[in-house]
Amino acid sequence: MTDPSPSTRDRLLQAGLSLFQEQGFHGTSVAEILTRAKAPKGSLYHHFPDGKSDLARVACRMTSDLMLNIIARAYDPAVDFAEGTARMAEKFARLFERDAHWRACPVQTLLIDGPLDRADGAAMLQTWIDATTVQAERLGQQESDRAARTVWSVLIGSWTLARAQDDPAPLREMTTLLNMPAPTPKEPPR
Amino acid sequence: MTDPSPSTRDRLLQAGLSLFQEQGFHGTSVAEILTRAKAPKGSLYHHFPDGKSDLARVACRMTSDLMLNIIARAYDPAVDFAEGTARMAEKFARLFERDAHWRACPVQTLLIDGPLDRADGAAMLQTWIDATTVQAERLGQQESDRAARTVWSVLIGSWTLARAQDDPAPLREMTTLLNMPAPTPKEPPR
DNA sequence: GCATCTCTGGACCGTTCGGTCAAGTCGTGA
DNA sequence: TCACGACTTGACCGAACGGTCCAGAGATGC
Repeated sequence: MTDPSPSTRDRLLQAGLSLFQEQGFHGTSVAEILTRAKAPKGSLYHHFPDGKSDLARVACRMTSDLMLNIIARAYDPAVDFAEGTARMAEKFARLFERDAHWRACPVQTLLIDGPLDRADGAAMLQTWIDATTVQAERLGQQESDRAARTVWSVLIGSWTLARAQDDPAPLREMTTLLNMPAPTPKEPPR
Repeated sequence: MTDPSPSTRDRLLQAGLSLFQEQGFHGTSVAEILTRAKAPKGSLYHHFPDGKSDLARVACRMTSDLMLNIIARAYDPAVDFAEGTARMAEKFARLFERDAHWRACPVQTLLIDGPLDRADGAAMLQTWIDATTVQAERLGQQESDRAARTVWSVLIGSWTLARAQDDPAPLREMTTLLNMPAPTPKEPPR
């Protein structure tokens, strides 16, 4: 559990995750995963008895946890919802820049081509929206639910554009795009 | 060309298009396409010599033409950019409701899992953004380019959310979301 | 030393895949 | 009536697929 070098299981997960995001679930073969992970076939079916879809399910859960983590780290130190959202957009932009593998938005991978059925993928996305709603409420955002859905709508769209253009700019533009109908407007009304 | 009943070629295109949008390119087998189109294998390879990817490329072009058509029909009669955008959102919401097949946003199908490489998919998307930019300019929208990109960003995100929730509401909410920094505000100044 | 258990390694399997092909049908013009 | 081109039909193919299986390596406890 506390391995110094990444275990075979971890390498498989990492390889699968990146390939699914690059090529989609059905577009990725087991052989490709094994090659990238430098692992033999038997190991995959030892750690993930149900094979490719099993591995993909675990990878989805990891992604979801990462998302929830990002949400928390973005909004926790913020003083209002707009600031937290800006932080989150920046985090995603960095993520996009850092990892060549981090290409497709996980939401899309899940929903279009994933091993989960549509309902499961949708439920996972809803988890993220809910976490964002809670933060919006905490920070005194009006219509917290709608605000959270808006953030994710724009985030997903911006990510797609970023991927298409191979440039994180759309993610950074999110902040100016969302001149939110916020209770704490940027230009003080008084 | 002016067939009364849909030709085999048309049936193949229609079947392929809907399946690709439902399941992605790699998630759809040739056999499925043939079953839905009620066509034998040879016909497919007669009309589309390069097979599945050939059919998918033609289907992509069809989709792109449809998009450009929708953009034109939405913005042409509009008096300002915001009105045209609202029209377009409504058109997409209707499209989403009408066809059970129209599930995945074509952009995503193209970019994630398509037969086109990323650059080609991106170029197609850029075509739509450009067409929207032209309309924005025509309608006196400030920062027409950024406005057009914003519209598509939000449109793609809303579509994804709509698909996840199996409900066109997010597409309809676009209008309120985009309280655009518009030169022609929504409440008529006169 | 030995039994045991976890994990690795890769040969092997049946199925399904995308694609080919030759035979056949049909409509049309000479 | 016949020849011809456009299109249909489904049997067939090799390759690649996801998955199974078991022999063995390596660590651990006794």
